[in-house]
Amino acid sequence: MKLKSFKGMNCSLAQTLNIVGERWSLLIIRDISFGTTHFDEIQKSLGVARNMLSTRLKQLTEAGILRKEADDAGRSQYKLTDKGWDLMPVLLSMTHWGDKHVPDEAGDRVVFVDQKTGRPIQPMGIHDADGSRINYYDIKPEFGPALRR
Amino acid sequence: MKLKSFKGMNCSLAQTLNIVGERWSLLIIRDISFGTTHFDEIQKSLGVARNMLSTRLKQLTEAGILRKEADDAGRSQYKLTDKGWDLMPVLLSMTHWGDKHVPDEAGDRVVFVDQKTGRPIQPMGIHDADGSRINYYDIKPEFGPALRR
DNA sequence: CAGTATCCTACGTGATACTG
DNA sequence: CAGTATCACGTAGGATACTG
Repeated sequence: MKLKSFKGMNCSLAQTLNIVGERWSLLIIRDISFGTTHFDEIQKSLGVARNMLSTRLKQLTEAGILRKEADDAGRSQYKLTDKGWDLMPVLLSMTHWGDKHVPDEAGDRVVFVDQKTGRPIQPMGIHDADGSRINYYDIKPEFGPALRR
Repeated sequence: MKLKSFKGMNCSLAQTLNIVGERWSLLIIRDISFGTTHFDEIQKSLGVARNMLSTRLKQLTEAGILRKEADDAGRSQYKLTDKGWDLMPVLLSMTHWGDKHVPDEAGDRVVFVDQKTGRPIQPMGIHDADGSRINYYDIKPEFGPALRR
């Protein structure tokens, strides 16, 4: 009676959830994207159990999202691969949603800014082929070849 | 030895995960956004256990993401609230990531298109305050008031 | 059709001690 | 510091039957 894997679901969302859908995965990825790259650092930062962290790091490395390497001092550290950095839109979308819908009375928590200008980036949103921002009710799903049989 | 809640974490990402981080939640939300709004429809579509679906629907409704109402025939159905629709960027980001990194040999699965033009939307990405697309290495996090103490 | 009600299991998670 | 090794636990998740 194993957990049902989403692998057979032929749905990109399910595939993604299958890889980064565990409770801690995205938080670990966020920490590493912030430069918290050592085991103990991450462990303290998140308060996650050591064995869980170990398991997740291994799994994410196998999935090609993280890369394990030695830092200048010879200590192990984890870095995001390009595949891992590609998750930034996911992290940012969730962060923006939390900012808006589960705010802190004290104000913003983390703001992502453009390094050049220092101005905050736009909240994550949908853009049409020309780059104009559009609304969720302006789009519709269409089934591609993989779903037409 | 309960599961550690992310509530105290003062992190928007954790807050979001606390609400939609369960394995099935985002898949249920996607189904409903596609117009699969009845209990049995969702259940068959996802193959999720009925009691799990029941629990999740209740939880998401309480969280203000879903709204339960009767359709024209008097049957119960679930709809996304505005708060729920605000999760579209999350769903789309994950879907696009899956498209790219866990592709199907048969080609695309679901493509989201602009209703007006029929052209696919842009893959979800980061945009600066002017609306220009920028890269993940062009941004940096800054700590807001809620984290400065 | 839209759930509830049971019963069951294994996985995700946690605490802590230990090792090179 | 970077894990591994145990041991324990609860809950998410699953199968199925039942009800209005």
